[in-house]
Amino acid sequence: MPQLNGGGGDDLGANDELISFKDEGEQEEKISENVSSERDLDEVKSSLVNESENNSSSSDSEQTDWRPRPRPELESYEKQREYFAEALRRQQDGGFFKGPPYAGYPFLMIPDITNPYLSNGSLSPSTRTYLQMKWPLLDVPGTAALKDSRSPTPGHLSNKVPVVQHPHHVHPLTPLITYSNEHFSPGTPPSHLSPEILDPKTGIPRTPHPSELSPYYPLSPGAVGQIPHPLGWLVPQHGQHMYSIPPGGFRHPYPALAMNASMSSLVSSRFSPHMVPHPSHGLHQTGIPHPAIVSPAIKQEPNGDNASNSTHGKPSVPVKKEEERKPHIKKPLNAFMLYMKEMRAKVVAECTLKESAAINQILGRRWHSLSREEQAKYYELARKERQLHSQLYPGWSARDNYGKRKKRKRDNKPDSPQESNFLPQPKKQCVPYLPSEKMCDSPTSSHGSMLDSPATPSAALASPAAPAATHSEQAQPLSLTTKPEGRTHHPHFPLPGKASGSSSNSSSSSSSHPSISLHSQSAALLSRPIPFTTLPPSLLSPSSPFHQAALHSHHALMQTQPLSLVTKSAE
DNA sequence: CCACCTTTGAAGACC
DNA sequence: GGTCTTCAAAGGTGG
Repeated sequence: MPQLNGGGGDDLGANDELISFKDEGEQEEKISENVSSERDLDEVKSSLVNESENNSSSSDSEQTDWRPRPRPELESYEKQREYFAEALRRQQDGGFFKGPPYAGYPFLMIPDITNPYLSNGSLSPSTRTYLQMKWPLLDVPGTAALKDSRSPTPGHLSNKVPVVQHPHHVHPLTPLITYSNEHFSPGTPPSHLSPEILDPKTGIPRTPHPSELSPYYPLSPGAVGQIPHPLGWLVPQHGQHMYSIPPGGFRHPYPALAMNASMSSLVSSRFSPHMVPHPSHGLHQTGIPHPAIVSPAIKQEPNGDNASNSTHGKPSVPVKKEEERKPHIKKPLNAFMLYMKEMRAKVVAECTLKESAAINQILGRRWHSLSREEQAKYYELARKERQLHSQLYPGWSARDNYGKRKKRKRDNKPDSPQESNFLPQPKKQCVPYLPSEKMCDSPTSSHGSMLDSPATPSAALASPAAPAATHSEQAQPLSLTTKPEGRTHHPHFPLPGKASGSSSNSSSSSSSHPSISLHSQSAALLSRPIPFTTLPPSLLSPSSPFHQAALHSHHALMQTQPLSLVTKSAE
């Protein structure tokens, strides 16, 4: 828990997270190149895709928030967003950001009421809402960003002022918000969050507990008594459904939680609209928007066994008891999962693909196409998430969830190994969608790579940080189509939280398995970062995501040759 | 109705 | 210590 304590905010405000913001030039560069590259893609796209709404966005994927539009509910959401923006604006004017210790930190995370770890059928995907206070100098066209946020900030951060940002300027990376640990740093609860510690009902200020590092996860029943939740008032009462909606509708009881434009857009981009605390749902009885407030016991696992227990006349008491005793605490999301969660909506919106499997393939490719900074952010985010999780559920182990899912597909290996050599035979043809655009490089089609170049070559060249995504991406398709030996676990990125050095140059040796050596290694070269240890020390902070980013970069360098060998599925 | 698919990463289990 | 297995999200699909 290094960063959890560590002054809380310190850690979060640490270099790693700021790096992506420090380099304005790079940002702009990226943006511009993205725009240009995407224009080209748009042309292709527009000619191939009928989904006009996609290209209409001019695919400034880097800047526009690409929330799915056609959805009616967004209308109200947009309104809400504006409301949030306005609210925040007021607060900012009112010293909302008055000298928070971490004022320099660009991100704010809204402790979004929900607990992602307590499995709940009704739990919306976005159990957490991260707020990012975008700095004007980043990707915001300046003026607009600066207009009404002149909140006092440390001198060194004078130009980095949280601003009410127009949704359209939200960077896709906005979801890479950090945890707001620092926001609840012991002793000095940020003024802007102070309202959060007020009892919504009584208005009585609550004293944040020092350990309130994880305001985002309602504690399990057992843990509730152990660790005062910063949003304890949000913690579900037993049997209380999280989605109970007060007649009054959304009242936005937490001014402090008001989202500014970027926040809300972040939410929208990171999560599908329905995930956003919607005025019409996700409200606690107190009027608190809390989509995730749910008794952990309500649903402890996806399995249907208990699905009927509470609903049916069946004596749910004993079962319930059991559930309460052992709520299903989900695993913390890893970096990729976080990324997926965020990007899925976008991909879905831009593609006509709907199957998650296909989407995930695309996401997987895009994941590799991310710049190291971008990935690093997710790694960092995931790392913090794990830490939070561990703090919330000290006794929890991943093993606890073993057996929760009846998955046993591992045994599918024995079947028809020979045909897999050529075509994995995607169950579903995504062909029609394929040409739609880069993002929709149909995972099932090998030629999807043509269009798949999120990051233009120039990007890779221009920015050292850009991991030749293009190359890797284009090399990917085959690996996607092939269904390699079940799982090729390439030790690639050192775990952010772990000793990064452990895996350095172990990647090649790791995949020593003869049967998978070709595929694994080539695939690793293609899609996985290669440990890179010859970077400037500044970038090689063991725990720093940039260390991995560096690896990734190196990996990019390694991908200079088109590797078609990936096609071979080791079997 | 529910497992499967598909992705990467993390962690536990196993050897 | 290395490898393997399971689970995390998600939503269409097929049995």
